[in-house]
Amino acid sequence: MNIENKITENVKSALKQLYNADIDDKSIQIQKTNKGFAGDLTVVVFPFLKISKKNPEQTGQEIGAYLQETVDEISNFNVVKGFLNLEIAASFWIEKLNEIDKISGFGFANPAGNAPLVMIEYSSPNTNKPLHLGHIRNNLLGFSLSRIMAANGNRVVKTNIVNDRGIHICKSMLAWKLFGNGETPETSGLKGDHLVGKYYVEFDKHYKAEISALMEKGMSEDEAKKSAPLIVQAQEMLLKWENNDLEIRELWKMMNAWVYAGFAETYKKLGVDFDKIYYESETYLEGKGKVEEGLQKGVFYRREDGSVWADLTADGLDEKLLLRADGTSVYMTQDIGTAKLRFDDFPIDRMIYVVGNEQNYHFQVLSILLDKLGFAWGKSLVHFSYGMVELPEGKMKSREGTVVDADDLVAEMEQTALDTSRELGKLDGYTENEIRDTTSKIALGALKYFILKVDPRKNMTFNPKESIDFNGNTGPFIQYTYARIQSVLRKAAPLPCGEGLGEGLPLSEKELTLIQLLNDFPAIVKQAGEEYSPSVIANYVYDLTKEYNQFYHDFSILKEENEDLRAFRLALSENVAKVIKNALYLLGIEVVERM
RNA sequence: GGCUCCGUGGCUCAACUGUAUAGAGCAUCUGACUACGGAUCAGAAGGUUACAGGUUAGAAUCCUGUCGGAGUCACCA
Repeated sequence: MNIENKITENVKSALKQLYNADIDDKSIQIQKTNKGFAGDLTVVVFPFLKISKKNPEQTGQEIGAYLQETVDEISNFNVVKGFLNLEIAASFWIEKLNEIDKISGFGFANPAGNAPLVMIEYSSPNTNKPLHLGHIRNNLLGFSLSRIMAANGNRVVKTNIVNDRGIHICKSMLAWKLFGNGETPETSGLKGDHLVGKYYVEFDKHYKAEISALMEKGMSEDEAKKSAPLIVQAQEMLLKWENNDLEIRELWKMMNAWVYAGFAETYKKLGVDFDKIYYESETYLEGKGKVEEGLQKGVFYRREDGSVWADLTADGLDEKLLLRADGTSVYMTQDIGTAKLRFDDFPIDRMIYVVGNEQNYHFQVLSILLDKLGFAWGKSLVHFSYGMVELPEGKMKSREGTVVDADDLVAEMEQTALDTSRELGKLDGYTENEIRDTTSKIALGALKYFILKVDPRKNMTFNPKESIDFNGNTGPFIQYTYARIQSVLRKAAPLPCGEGLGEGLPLSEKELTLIQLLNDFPAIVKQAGEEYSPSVIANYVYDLTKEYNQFYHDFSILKEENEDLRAFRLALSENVAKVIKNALYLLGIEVVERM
């Protein structure tokens, strides 16, 4: 039993003994004692006043006295206003550290063969343009979430649904055919996804010109948009694609292959990966069967024109189209199809979709539809909905060229990290490759931490001009602290054996606070899993790091003459480093040994 | 307009299963390097948590309304 539960039990018996009354667990609140007050844990006494019929001070004193008597770990207590602050004996925390010291995977649940299988879909790019800042947030959140779910004892399957077909890719293909002169990634020196993206922009440029030309001739805007030769050709191309036209399919394969090579590079850079990739070209027809099935079950209905609809008015929503009159599928149909394939492939217990919050409504509908179609996990599917990344001027707009490209951003940050490192002379004596490797990890650490520390649900602002700080509440700050601990540990080698560290030593408040923070880690991991929020981990590891830095500056470790104390502080540092490493792992951030 | 989400010092963010003096970082100002690693630390200044009511012993947090911002309400994906 952990200390909080023990106290809760004893508060209950205190109330029974002192006031002959029972109370529900919810009314017993135990929290960490705020800074500035003596004590480690605090019991809020207000809920007990009705029972005790005494003032808060008196009630607190009586319960405190009882607890001190019955709970060995409580060494002292005080009451301030309605708060009963309990001091936990140093020996208790020291023992905790000794326990933590023995567990290398501290904070991570042991994986079990029959653990729930969680599938996480993230990334899900279109193949007509390179990844941008918004995708970065998606990828980082999805990947981190997969590690957090695994750390909570789930079996995790990371998946990606690539939107590789549709009018958008036809636009790029057409523009390449018309204006490309056979340009390839090799001849142009462009990364494949950037090359294809270039022609997507090219299409748009010429298309716009055609529209304004038509409008000058007196055509309405709507009409011009529909009848511009380029869009007509693109639609013809899509039709040919759907009819398996050999030439179009070959072109499509070639250009998609360029894009995949480009994406692979970006994914590798970001450190994210997938266990199973689905392609929409292979799944988009799947949903029709399910819709037919739903039609037979009477879950859906067919209109006179032949289109198929779901009536969700009973659920407080509207009617939703599932198949067009011509029998072709829409977005929703495809998602149903993909769900079917996935369910055939894996015994999914829980499905998590990492998709932006502009699709909140879509997933609300999808959840209901899947449930109606009999998917066990339909109702409980999680739409991990995250906010948009905005620029100081507002939204990113591709038309205005304000989209922050993922590859550019990473490259810029790597350059900044490299420059900073050179300036500080930190990596002198390292080879060029080692320096690039390390500064790359620092740059990625900065980017990942910057994005993951924000509550996923909220929109966030990214200022590209100021780029990202390497000081303060940042990834590099945490990586730096880790690297410095490693340096201390190297110098202290050989490290003392960990048995019975710190026993009987007069430890300071800071040291005890650190142990308490370490002790919190498993609960933090659990919370992050329950709330689907990597930011919980990020904010925790920052607190821990900041606390350690203060400790580090207040005490000398290697120069400490009391050998037991020295050994204790080394062990404490070692465990802080361990937890930092484990926490950063959950965020997908690598530690560096030297920076 | 309907529905959903958001509004915290100059800026970026915490705290949102109610609870003590609303925490950090950046920027500004003042200090600390013969360094167990200064990508650090200590300190100052900066807030009636958009506004108005309500519930409560107690509200940034819950409820109602107002204002402001974002998203969505496609036979697009």
